[in-house]
Amino acid sequence: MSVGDGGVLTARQRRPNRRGQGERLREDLIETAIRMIETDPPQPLSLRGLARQVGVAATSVYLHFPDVDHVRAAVVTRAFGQLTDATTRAAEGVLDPAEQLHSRCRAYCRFGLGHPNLYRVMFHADLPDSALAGGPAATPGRRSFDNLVAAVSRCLDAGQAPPHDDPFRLASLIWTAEHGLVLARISRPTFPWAPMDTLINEMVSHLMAFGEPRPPARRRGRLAAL
Amino acid sequence: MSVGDGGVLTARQRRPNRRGQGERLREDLIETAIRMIETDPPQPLSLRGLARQVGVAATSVYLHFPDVDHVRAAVVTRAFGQLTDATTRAAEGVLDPAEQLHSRCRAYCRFGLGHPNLYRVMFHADLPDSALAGGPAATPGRRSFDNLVAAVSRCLDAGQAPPHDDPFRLASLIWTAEHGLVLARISRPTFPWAPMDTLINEMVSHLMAFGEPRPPARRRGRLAAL
DNA sequence: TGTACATCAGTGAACGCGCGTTCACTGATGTAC
DNA sequence: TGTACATCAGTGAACGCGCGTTCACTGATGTAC
Repeated sequence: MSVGDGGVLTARQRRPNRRGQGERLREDLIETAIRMIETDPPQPLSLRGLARQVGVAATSVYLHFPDVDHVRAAVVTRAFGQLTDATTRAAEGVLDPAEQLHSRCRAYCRFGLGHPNLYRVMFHADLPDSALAGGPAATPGRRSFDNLVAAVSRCLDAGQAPPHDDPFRLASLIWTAEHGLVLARISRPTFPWAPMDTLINEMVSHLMAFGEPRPPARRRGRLAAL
Repeated sequence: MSVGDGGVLTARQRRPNRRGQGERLREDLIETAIRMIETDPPQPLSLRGLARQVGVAATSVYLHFPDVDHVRAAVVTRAFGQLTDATTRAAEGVLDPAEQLHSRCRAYCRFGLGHPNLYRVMFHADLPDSALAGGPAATPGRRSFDNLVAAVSRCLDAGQAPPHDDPFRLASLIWTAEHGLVLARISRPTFPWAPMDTLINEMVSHLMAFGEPRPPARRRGRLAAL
């Protein structure tokens, strides 16, 4: 690997970025912070520890972040971007709305279980308001949730589930349930869990009431196949 | 209040316990630790901070705990005791199994939301194995969960819900769902949540499939009342 | 074509703080003789 | 009834550590003249 062309260097071999490339350090800091959080056991993510890991003086962090909390916020923002990408990819090409919803939820849980420490930080961190992009309603993860609401609505619109008076509330239920599935599994790894996909499928079908007779009464009184 | 008879003293006015009453400090430490965790914003629960709050030298903590993690473990054990008590009380005197299950779940969530920081510690803390009472299967909160399994089974046995191939798995689903409801509400307080009881009721009824026709076919094809 | 200067990307020493942990110590209170 | 002693319940000073933050500094690189 050549040196000085922006190639990845391991910590301590680092040299200053080229003029105009100062933002690369910002990237390095965020990426390294994520890696440190993912580490097991998780390191507490201190400013000094982060700088050390990146191979840079502690003070250099201040060139890009006013605060270690702002690093954390950048990490969380990026992590939610990745989560949204993962669920979106899982939905791509799945035409059946119910199947798509299942696929989305499985991807969500897979992401959480695949990045357990990161997932915890995403929801645990008390982030400074100033550090979060968007207005007051734009809490991190809101975009991901909006996608879920849309997926739920498509199921309802397609008549695959009985009508519901509030798709937003229904989506909240599904989200909190998958959230709980992920977090419980993370914090109780020795519990005799049923396979994740079994739980997700059962949870989603029951909350959506897939397979329940639909009041429009075209075909009532039968346990649907699905 | 008289002094020297074991009455509660505020920090810094503390004086040594009577001979034979050394265990009282242990109690004080646990209770104070819980109070400190409940504080908003939560204090990180350091050994020195705890000792300061109790009004005792830092070294005195070592008289009862080998480690600050063992204090945390004692806190978690106690907290799960309180949670179990709360759900048990909620179930007392409620004869209808379905209603009792709802009542239990509401109490569970009320406890979580009422002690948000403590609830997080109960499930977040990476506790030293040595600090936890009971065998390997006796993770904290297991008793509480066993009660839930029993409550679910009673509903099934009473025929209030369609038969299920694995009540344990069904209880896992309900537990993780209520767990998620609590944690999501704690970490996203500005989200436009529906009322807690609405969500719990909907979640429990759907997961249990209360109101779905029961295969035993005594009365099928009707949307039950409930 | 040379050179002075501004800018960029980062450094390094120093500070005060709270932390966990160690060690030897203290002062009150029971109890054996 | 007195007294020496053991025990109990805790203390206080000291240590080294990693932390966040400050401050003045550096060395390479582009650019205006």
